[in-house]
Amino acid sequence: MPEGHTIRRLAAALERTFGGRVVTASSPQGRFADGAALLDGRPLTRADTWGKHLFARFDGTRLHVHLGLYGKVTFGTGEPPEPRGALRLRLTVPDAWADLRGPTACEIVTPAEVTAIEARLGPDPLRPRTDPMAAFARVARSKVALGALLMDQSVVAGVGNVYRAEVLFRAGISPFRPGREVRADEWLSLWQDLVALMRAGVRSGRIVTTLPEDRTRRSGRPTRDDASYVYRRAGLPCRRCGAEVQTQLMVGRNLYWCPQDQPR
DNA sequence: GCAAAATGTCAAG
DNA sequence: TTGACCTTTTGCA
Repeated sequence: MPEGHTIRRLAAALERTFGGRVVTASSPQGRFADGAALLDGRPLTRADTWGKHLFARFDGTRLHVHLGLYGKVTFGTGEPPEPRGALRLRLTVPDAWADLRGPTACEIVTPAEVTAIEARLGPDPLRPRTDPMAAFARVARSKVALGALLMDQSVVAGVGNVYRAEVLFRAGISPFRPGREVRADEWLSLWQDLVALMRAGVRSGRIVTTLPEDRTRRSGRPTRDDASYVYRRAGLPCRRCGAEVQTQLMVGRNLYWCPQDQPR
């Protein structure tokens, strides 16, 4: 279950495992049989990401993958196991393999289609040389709530439900504040925090947004329960102030916030 | 054993 | 705004 950091990490793993190597591609499930046939026998040349989208190149052939809510890639070494269940795409080299299951998108695309997908995405905090103020231009003239804007991939690409809730908590900003009431300096520090959090997510492979002093266990690896301030903590006391963490649907997803630390 | 939820997006109305 | 889609995991009987 992926936000942008998962995709970035996936791209790195694909390059590490298959980069420059001729792969065997198959779709045991059958739903991507034609596409797999086009990839089969080509080397993976590079894997790029923008937000939650992955673009892998096999020579000139481009594969677009979006994991959606359930999609997952499993890597392994040695002989791949007998395919089980709905296996959309399997890539193998003599000593390694990767299995893709449950993606929203897994398709062969043209360069023009890649451009079209990227054109509707906002700046991605994980990409180098991004301009946060381009996103702020959208935010600053919108009356939509900041909690909704952060989930809009055409405003910021790669942020999902966890980072939305957590970055707003860390900034002490209410998710309900309209975009046009967000100051430029507030947006800039929110963006910088997103960059730091998401980079840490790429490194560790998980989303950890809490500072050690706000964890129950202050040293060592944070537990699953210690990893976030408000996400999925509805009804529990806020780690900072003890107020009850609130939840409600926003943009069709469960939003979490602290009414005390993030006043309206 | 089964329902519900899950880090997401799109199209229909 | 709602439902459909896709799969796995979790929590309850």
